[in-house]
Amino acid sequence: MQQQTLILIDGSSYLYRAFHALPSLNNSQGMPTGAIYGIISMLKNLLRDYSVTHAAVVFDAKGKTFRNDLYSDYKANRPPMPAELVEQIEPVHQIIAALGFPILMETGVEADDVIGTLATQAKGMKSLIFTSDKDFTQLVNANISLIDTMKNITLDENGVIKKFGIPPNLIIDYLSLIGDSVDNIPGVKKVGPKTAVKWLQQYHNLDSIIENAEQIKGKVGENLRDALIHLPLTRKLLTIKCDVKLEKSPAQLTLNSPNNEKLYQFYTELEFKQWRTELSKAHPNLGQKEKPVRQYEIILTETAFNKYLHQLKTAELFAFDTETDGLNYLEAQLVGISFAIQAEKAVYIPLLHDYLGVPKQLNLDKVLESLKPILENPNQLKVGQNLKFDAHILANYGIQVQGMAFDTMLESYVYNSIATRHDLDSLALKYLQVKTISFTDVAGKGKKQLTFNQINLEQAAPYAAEDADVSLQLHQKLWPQLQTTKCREIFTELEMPLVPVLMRMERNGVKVDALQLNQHSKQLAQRLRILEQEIYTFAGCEFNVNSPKQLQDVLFNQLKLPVLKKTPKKEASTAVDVLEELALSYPLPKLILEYRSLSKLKSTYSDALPQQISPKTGRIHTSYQQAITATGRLSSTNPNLQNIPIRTAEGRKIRQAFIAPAGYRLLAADYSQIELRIMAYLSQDKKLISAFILGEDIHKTVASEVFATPLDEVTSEQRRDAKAVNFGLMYGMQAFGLSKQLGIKPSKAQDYIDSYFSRYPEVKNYLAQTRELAKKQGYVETLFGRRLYIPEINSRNYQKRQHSERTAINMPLQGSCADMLKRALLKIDAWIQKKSVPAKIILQVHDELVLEVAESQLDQVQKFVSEIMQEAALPVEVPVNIGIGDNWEQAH
DNA sequence: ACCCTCACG
DNA sequence: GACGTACGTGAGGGTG
Repeated sequence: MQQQTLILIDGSSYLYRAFHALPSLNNSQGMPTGAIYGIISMLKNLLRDYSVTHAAVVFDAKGKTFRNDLYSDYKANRPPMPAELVEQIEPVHQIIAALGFPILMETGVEADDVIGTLATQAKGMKSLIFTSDKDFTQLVNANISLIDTMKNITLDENGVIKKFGIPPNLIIDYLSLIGDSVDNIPGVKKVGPKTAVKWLQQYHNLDSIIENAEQIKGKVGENLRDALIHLPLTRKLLTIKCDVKLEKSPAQLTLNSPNNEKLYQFYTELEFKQWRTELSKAHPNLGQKEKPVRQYEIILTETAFNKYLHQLKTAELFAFDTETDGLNYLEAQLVGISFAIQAEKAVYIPLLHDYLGVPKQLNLDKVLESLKPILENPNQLKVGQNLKFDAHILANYGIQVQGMAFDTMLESYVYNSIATRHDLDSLALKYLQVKTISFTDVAGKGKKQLTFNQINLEQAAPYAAEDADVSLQLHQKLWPQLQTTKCREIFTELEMPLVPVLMRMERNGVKVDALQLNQHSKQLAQRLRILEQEIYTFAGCEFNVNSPKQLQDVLFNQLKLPVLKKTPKKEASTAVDVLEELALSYPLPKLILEYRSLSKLKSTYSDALPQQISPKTGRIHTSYQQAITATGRLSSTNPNLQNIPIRTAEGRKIRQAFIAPAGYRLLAADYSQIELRIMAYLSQDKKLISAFILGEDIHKTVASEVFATPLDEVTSEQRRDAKAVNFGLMYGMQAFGLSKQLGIKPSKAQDYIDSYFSRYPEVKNYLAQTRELAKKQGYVETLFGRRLYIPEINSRNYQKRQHSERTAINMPLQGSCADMLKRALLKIDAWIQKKSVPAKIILQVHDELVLEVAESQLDQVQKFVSEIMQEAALPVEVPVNIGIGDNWEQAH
């Protein structure tokens, strides 16, 4: 019979090494997972490489050990375990147990002693000790070897002699002479490995060295004699105790079979995706948790429909999803609709599939007529994925959906805005471990993509029914996760009520003067042609000015201009700041800049916007994305109406094309210096707050402070610089960035920043505290409790950590502002609806709202909007600027 | 599909 | 000593 092997793993030493040696990992919830990954990875390899029968993973238990009793300063200079590592200990234990390893922790002794005891007790077995701690070398004998997996070294008796120059039985003596500074154990001063071995070879052991201490010459001899008092204690401390009373004998330390269910759960939670995939390949049933068979039904007959209608009427909560022939919410036609009242059960009601050979479907108008009272019943709660879209579609058919209570996209977004994208397929995979049928699976992709009406019912129904079903299941999974007060408030009081408001804004759209834009486009085209010729002249060749690559060749290869900045791909950059600097010494860059900016205006705005005018309404209808940004802001797409030009005269011509219809005017209301005011509030900086209360020009005031200049002597350059400091701070900018921005030396930029912080010390404190808080809890919050997880805040990668710190500083400012705007939107919309005010909210641009207001009601609306916006910003006090005009530019 | 650039707050 | 250096977005054009 082959001799059995006992495998003993020094868990604590591996945990520390994994923690320090590996790059920091976090899951999307911000939980550190690097050490867990490291140690589990080692154990998995061990299982793969050895046929393990008997094993134990040994950890140090909490609290003091007998060594502390022997020597009170034992390990006295060890720093406490980092919090990031502490967090990982409990999961490590559980996963190791799930892998099947017995875990041992003995109070009063160290892991070393437990391992030593087991290894010596294991008579008739070979022992392999997995460790990286050289102290274990003392245990090595014919039956005990050490393995350091990280360095891939095995140490047996001969190995010890080879490595240390002495046999294992002298290792304790050897270590005693050297001492251990990490554990605060004194040896003999100035004695290292070389001297220790020399003495041991000469005198054979420590006792004999002690006996002959008088003979040893020189300073080390003196040191040895000084050490004589403590050497016995040192030896005792370094000796691994091999007679610990343990509950289990080596023979009882059999490996258990792995608990794959638990492992699967852990891998999912910790986001060790590869291991999870591995596991589910080997055990296909894992994570599926004996799912009930899905029951999806296609409803084609009136009998079936009536039967389902009856169920739907009495449902307090159900999920639904519309299928359409397109994504344009104003143009798209309803093709079918699906419902789910309980998980795993859903129906699809096809209505307008029109491929050849489609079965007879129910009449769309009749079906909608029956569904209307249900969909419009505010007491029947609706669940859905991106309900705004479905509500738009149904609104096209005269149904005003009420009771939209749970949008799963928003549940996921509020729960964790950055853990995943918030589309249904991603959510199902992340939160339900379900791979859904994707739209491209049934419709194909690219040019040959079908619209939903062309898709076979056999394929369409499972897809559509699944969407309703999965959305319902997601709600059941996510809603319980949202029950912390603040999260639930953000969700139920802010995000969900906002859905119909945004929907109305989108449907309102904005009137745009296409003719004006077309004319502008023609003017731009003409100027671009002229500029192009000038550029060719200076360049000495013709090329596509819009191609950064070609431009780069012209500027830096042909004309040999200096390369001032590289792109992330290490190419020579031709970005604005570079060209601006080059323009100081060369004529061409200035022309390029002008060309670029005009070309941008033409292609992105003058040409593109008129094409986006809806033939149905004659207006432009953007889409507000509610679950995109990390911070809580909205974003705007198709087209983006949040980046309409304003900074240049030529750009403002685009804004002038955003107009009010006859009898109406545009009212633009924006918060004044909102983010700085939020920072003043959050930091409670007295000077900053008082400057705002006194209504001072904040940049000028800061300039006066930073440059120690009387307020009325502040120059416009000083004000500009102070403005850059103000904004830079909110983004966590450093001296380097500020110096670039202002074209000054970094040392000077540092002076500005230092001066700012000395004048506004509470701001400095606040910024530092925010960083600390983020590091401690792994997330930051807005004033209203919206949360952003920052998983890389404790990364050992400097850049990632720095970036995370900047995010941590910026999010509470940007996000609080976003919350305020959302609060204002809700209140203004509620008022307009309730009082049937002849006004429409048409745009939201981060700190600004634009309304279209009947001329007769301007005064009233202006007053109300201003009041509401101020109220919505509380506890931060912030003035609201309001402008009125025939076009958006004028309203500013 | 990705990069670069640039429009906005 | 090297590396990077200001947050959050969306869109258009070029390139492979």
